[in-house]
Amino acid sequence: MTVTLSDVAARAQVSPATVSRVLNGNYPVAAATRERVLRAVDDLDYVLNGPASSLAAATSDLVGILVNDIADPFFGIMAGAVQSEIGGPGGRAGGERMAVVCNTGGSPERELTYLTLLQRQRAAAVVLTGGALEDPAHAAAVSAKLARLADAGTRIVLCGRPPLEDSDAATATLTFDNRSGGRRLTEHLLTLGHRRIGYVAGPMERTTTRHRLEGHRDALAASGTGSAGNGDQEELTVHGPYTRQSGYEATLELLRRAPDLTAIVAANDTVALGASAALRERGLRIPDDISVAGFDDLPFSVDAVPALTTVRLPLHEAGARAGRLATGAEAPPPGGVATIGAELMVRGSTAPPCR
Amino acid sequence: MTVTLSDVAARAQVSPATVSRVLNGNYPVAAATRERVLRAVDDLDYVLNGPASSLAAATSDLVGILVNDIADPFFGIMAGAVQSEIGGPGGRAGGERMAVVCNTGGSPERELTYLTLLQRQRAAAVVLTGGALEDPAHAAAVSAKLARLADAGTRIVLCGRPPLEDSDAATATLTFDNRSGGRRLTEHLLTLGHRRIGYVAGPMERTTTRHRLEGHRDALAASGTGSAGNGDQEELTVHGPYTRQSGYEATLELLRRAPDLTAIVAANDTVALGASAALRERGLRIPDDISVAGFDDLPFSVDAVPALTTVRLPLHEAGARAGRLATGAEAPPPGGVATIGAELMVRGSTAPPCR
DNA sequence: AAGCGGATAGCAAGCGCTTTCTATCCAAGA
DNA sequence: TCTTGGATAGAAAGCGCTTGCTATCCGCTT
Repeated sequence: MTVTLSDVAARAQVSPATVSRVLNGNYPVAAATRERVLRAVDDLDYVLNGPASSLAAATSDLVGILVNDIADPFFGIMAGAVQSEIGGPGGRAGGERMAVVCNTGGSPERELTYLTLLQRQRAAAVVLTGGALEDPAHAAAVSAKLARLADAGTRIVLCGRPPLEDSDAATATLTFDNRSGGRRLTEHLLTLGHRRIGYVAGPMERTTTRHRLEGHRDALAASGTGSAGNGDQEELTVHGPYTRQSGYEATLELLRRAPDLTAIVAANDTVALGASAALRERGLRIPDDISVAGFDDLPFSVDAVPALTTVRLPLHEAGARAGRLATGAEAPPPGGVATIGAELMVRGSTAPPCR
Repeated sequence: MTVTLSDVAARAQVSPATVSRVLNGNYPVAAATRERVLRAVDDLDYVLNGPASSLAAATSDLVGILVNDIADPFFGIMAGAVQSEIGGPGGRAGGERMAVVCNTGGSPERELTYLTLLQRQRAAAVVLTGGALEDPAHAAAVSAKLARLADAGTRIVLCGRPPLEDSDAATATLTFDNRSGGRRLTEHLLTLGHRRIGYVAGPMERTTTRHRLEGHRDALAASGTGSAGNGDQEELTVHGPYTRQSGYEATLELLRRAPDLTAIVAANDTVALGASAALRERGLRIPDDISVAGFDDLPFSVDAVPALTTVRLPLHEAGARAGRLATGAEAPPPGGVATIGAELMVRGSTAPPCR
């Protein structure tokens, strides 16, 4: 019922071995023979049995991409870029690799389960995107799992998260410079004259959250604003998930705590959108009454009104590079770690305070 | 070097068959034996060999999801919803299925290539999302491919595209009512008093594009606006890809052709954002000088300023249902086709014309 | 007491492909 | 003319798992 290699072989009057070699193309086969085989493949509408190949060859052409939330363009852009570079049908290489996008939803267990599933599939590579959870136990579990994957020949690439602690594994890491991005953003606000700045942070225990927040506080501290007569920094920080709603609610909370804020920095652009909505609803004009800034520079940020001041992360470039690293098309950076810069994008949502 | 089933069997002092049965859980195994086996699995850190299982069992637990652009939330939301329902680690079922998200980039060849790749992997199901290309040759090729997949036991689900012509295959289809959504949107504008309405359409030859445009023209025709003294409808329609930039450029073009437009309808929200940017740049206020409307109701639309009037498509619900259909968790709709309604969301970007 | 049948477990035959090792063939060198 | 070796093609041994069929063990029935 299903056509197999031997069927093709029979029709082309060659051995199965030859058909396999024609299909894999890494062994000399006479042109005439190849022709005959290809014609037979075509005639019979033959499709290779992937599992059988993978079993026999002990490798697969699946590349796993772990993301927190595929519906979030932050991850969608990276995932798309990875996929475009791994040599699948969409890629330049025109290979046959397929991307398996795994949605962890930010859950540590799912992250591990997916890693196991990918190990089970003998994935050719695994790309972990986005910030990592800072729980030591979980970090250790992930490291262990990755080490085992690497042992089995799976390439590991981290994209947008800090390098592994025990980076003994041959892991390539592309890390975003969230801290200096955060610092520069807040410096920009300080330069404009803001002194009372609210911060809507991401969820606790995420590296991304912490680094951005640290950058923010570094800037405040450096300017002497952090400590002196500025109330408690903790007081001006509210944590929540990376969602619009969180930005909305956190902003209302901040306004309650400190009605005299002249600026609000959000953990990312999505959160900033929610924050803006809340401010607008409160009758505050942006940036006249209060400035707002985001992070990531997602595509919609430039279309916000006023356009959102934010920190641009080259998500597409990073994803593409991660894809190349995953396939070995690009050599890993020296030391295994490359830091990807963040660029401040000053737009209409920030202006000098007027009070 | 790698642990196999027999290693586990040896350690648990049972036969490989028994280990397999414990792991697959569809055969009676005495509790004590099961215990012993599971302990051995744990001790040895055993991970099943996916390709080997798939080969022996002639099935896999991969579910393919074809999308035009994973970086676009329209597809991201659907893909995420599908994945959450197929019983992978993220799903309620907690099964072991994995989603393979395939980015076609809208290219017909890639669509076919991915379908072949999924066939090769013996995918358990394939979900095709978004509008289809209207090229008869390509449609036939896809149909043929799907028929072959279905033959091989792969479930086929179409989500957000019209049913197949020759729907002999056991294909479940969830189709969006783009036409009536488009009609209602334009009726809304007509009711407000608009008569000169520009339309920024999607790419030619896409079902989505055509249906939305037809809805628009139906509404115009029904009101008598389409023909009488309203210039050529063609004149007021510009096609382009579903991107912000396209919306921007098409809007400038429309303004050039007909400076007296009082409203612009965009093919989707992303395009509407670009259109708004162009209008704003031209010094036109929304909705005072000109109304703007989109389609899809993507998350950012409510945060546009003014909030975007649009047509809401229940992307998440549709994706979730598609996921359930893909796993057989839900029975296919009668006739194999279910139409999913579109809801008009009137917001701030549309108002009566003032000229 | 002999017979039966349900509940478990094992045997062994593949699943369809890759790949090592061998066998052939033929042109060119000695 | 005989040898030598590069270029191709084939034989066959798995890869690690699933599963139909068979074997065994017991507690009961008759």
